[in-house]
Amino acid sequence: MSNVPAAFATTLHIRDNCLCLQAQRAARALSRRFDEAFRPYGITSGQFSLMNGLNRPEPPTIGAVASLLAMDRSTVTANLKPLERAGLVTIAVDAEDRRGRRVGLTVAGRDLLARATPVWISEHAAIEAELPADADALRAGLRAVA
Amino acid sequence: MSNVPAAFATTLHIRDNCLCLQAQRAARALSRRFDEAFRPYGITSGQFSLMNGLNRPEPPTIGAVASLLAMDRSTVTANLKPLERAGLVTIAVDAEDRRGRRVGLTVAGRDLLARATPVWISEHAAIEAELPADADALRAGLRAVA
DNA sequence: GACAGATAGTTTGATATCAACGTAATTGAA
DNA sequence: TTCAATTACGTTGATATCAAACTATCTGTC
Repeated sequence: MSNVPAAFATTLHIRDNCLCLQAQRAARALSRRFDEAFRPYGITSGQFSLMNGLNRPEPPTIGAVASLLAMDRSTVTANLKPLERAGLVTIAVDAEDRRGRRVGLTVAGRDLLARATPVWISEHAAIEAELPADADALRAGLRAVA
Repeated sequence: MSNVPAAFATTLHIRDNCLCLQAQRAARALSRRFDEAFRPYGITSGQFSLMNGLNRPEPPTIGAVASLLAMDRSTVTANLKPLERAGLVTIAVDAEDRRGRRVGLTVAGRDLLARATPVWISEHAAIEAELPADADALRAGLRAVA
């Protein structure tokens, strides 16, 4: 007789198979790693991804950025605040549709992104090199669930 | 002539290939989905994972939980607060080592976990069914990066 | 037994995340 | 042209996340 509840096998199954948990774990571990790599530049991995998403010919709207990052629009709004305060991004009302906002990088933002990009390249190459399996397959799987 | 910066190709490459970004996207999408499924039970996907991790014969320490979830110890401390306030978990000084804390489920916590588990089973089955590729391969990749 | 170093958690401060609600602007139909 | 429905964002409140600094406890060495 054991004092383990009847559903303990289920608990172990969830612990080992839950894609949500595994994705959270992977996301946290990768974030910490890139956060550390970007620390000398004063940005986090999320801020790098956000700024990279803004680096395009036409400044995107908040909604477009939210879609790109698969996050809530209100989260994008919140995440832009420290970047705007730091003078890295600009937010302007869209002249075509005054409900919308166009978000772009400032010169300082573009410069910081350019300086941080080599860090991403080397760190990401290191991670891919450590992967036992094919990184493309992992990417495809992640894209499928997102 | 275009006004696109020289590194624009790199920007697109990062956008499409960054495992950190892809993992964040997947984690956010999966979280939202399970958050929605668990909403009738008053818990989030993260709280479900945490409580599931506590459902074992010997109540684990904070550090063990942090390791299981691949999160910082201080995050575990923070995440336990709303659960403790809701009467779902208990935190007690470890008699063997008074630096440590043993975290366990209350009767109410165990009951809620039992009621929410069928939701996880059906929701997770639905997600796996939607996956074009092998879920085991995705799990293996996620485990490798975490 | 005393004490330096290591270990386990907590607290603090900043950012991240979402849902729900509210506001402003656009669109489409009558 | 009106005006109801839709769309785009912002705000609020709660939780999540981490690093850094702190406290308490334990361990090994002398």
